[in-house]
Amino acid sequence: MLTISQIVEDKEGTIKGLQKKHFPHAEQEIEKVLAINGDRKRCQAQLDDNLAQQNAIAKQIGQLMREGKKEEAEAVKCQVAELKEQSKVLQSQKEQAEDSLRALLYTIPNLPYDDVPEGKTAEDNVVEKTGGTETPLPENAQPHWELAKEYGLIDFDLGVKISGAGFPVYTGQGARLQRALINFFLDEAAKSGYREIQPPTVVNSASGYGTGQLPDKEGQMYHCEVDDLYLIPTAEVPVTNIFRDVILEEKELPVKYCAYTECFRREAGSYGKDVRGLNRLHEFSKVELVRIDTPQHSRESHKEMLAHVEGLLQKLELPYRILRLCGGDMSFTAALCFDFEVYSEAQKRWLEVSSVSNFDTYQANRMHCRYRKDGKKIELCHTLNGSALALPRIVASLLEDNQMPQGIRIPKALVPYCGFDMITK
RNA sequence: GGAGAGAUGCUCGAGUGGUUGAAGAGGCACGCCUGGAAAGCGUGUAAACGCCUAAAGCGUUUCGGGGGUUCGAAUCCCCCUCUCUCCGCCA
Repeated sequence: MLTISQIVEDKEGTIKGLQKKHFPHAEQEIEKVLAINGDRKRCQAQLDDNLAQQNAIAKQIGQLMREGKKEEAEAVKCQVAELKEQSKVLQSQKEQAEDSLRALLYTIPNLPYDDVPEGKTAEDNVVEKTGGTETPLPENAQPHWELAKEYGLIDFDLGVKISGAGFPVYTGQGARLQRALINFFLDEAAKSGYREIQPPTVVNSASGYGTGQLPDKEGQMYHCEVDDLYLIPTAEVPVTNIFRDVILEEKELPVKYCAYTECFRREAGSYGKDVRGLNRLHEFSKVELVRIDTPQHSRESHKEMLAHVEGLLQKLELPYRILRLCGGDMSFTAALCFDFEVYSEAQKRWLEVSSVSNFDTYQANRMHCRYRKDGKKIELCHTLNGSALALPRIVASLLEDNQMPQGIRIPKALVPYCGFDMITK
C-alpha cells in the first residue's frame, strides 16, 4: 500500500498518478484518506496525553507506597478512574481510525512511474521491442492442443477426471519437457546470480496480505478453510514474504532469489478461446525471480531482469515482443511493468509468458520490508519480480512453432535437458 | 493426536507486581591506547506512532500474539500461536 507520508507530502502527484492508473474517484478517495489520517492523529495526541497523566499518577502512587504514606496513595488513586474511562474511549476511536485508514489504503493501487505510458486497456500498451524469428509453418499447422494429443504429450481429459478442467496431465515426452524447462530456467537463473529457493506452496493470510493478494484478490486463490491457508498463485508470495518484517543491511542488497513452484489460480470468470489447451490453467509450473533492492538501484535491477528474460526467449528461439504496459493495464500493485509475449503462429496470437514488475515501496510498505541506509536511517526497500518463465504458454508456442513433418523440433538449448532433440509419435 | 516444559533486545541470559526499554555477558560501531594490530579502557547500540518547519528534545506503545486483574504487569489470570521433550501415528 501507499505510505501515508507520500500521500500527505504529494497529494496532487498521488491523485495524478491514480488517475493515470484509471482509478475511479481518485481525488475523493485521497481526501478521505487525509481526513481519516487527521482523525487518527488527533485521537493519538489525546490518548498519549491521557496515558502520560495516568503513568505519572501511577509513579506517584508507587513513590507514596514506598514512603509508607498509604492514605495519601489511596486518595490519589481516585484521580485515575475518570482518566481510564476517557482513555478507553480514545483507544477505541484511535483503533477505529487506524483500521479504516488501513482498509482504505488497501483499496488504493500503486502509483505508476513517469515513464509508464498513458492508456486504459491492453490496446494502449507500447511495444518496446520485437525479437526472435518466426519460422514459416506449413499450411496445416496445428494448435498445441491438437499436437499434444497427436504426440501423446498432454492428456487434458485425464486431468478433468482426476481434478477438473485446467489441470492437465503431462505424459511421456510431455512430462519430460516440463522437467527440462524447469531445470533450464533454474540453471539460467543461477547463472545470472539468483539464489535458488524452494518455498512452501501453501501460505498463511499474513503472507497473502504482505504481497497484496489479500484482500483484493481473495477469490482468485484456492483457500483451505480448515487451516486457513492459501495455495500460492505464484512463488512471489512465499519468496517475497521471506522479507516480511525484516530490516536488511544496505550491503545485502540487491537480494536476488529464484524459485520454481507450482502455481494455483482459480481464474474465476475466464472463458472461451483464452482457456483452450494450455492458454489458461488452474495449476501450472513457473520459475519466478524476486528482487529486493534499494530505491536508488531498483530501476537498474528491473533492466537486468528484463535482459535475463529476453535471453531465455532467445535461447528458446521463440519470436517475442516486449510490451511496456500502460497505466490502465498495469496490475494493482505495480509501478512499472513489462510483459513478454511469444507469438503463436498456429493460434495467430500473442501469448503472455512473463510479466516483470517493479513495485517500488508498495509491497515493502505492506510487508514492512526495510533496509538500513548508511548504517543509520531505515527506509522501505523496493521489491521486484518477474516470471522466468511460466511453462504452459512456452510449451504451447514451442510445440506450435516447431512443428515439422517428421515431428516437433526441440530448441538446441533444451536438448541436453530433454535428452532428445525431436518429439516423435 | 495425548502429556509436560518453554517463548525476554543483534545473540546468550537475569528478572514472580512499582523510575525495567529492561541487570549481566557476548557481538557490533566509534573513541583512547599502539609504529600497526591484538589485548586493555571508555562510550554507544530497537522499532513504530505522535508533538516540533527540521534537528535536538519530549510523549505514547512494544518482553511470542490477543484479552483480563491492578493506581501500576516482562512479572498474576484466561485464550491462541509457535518451539522443545516424551508417547502415538506416519511419507
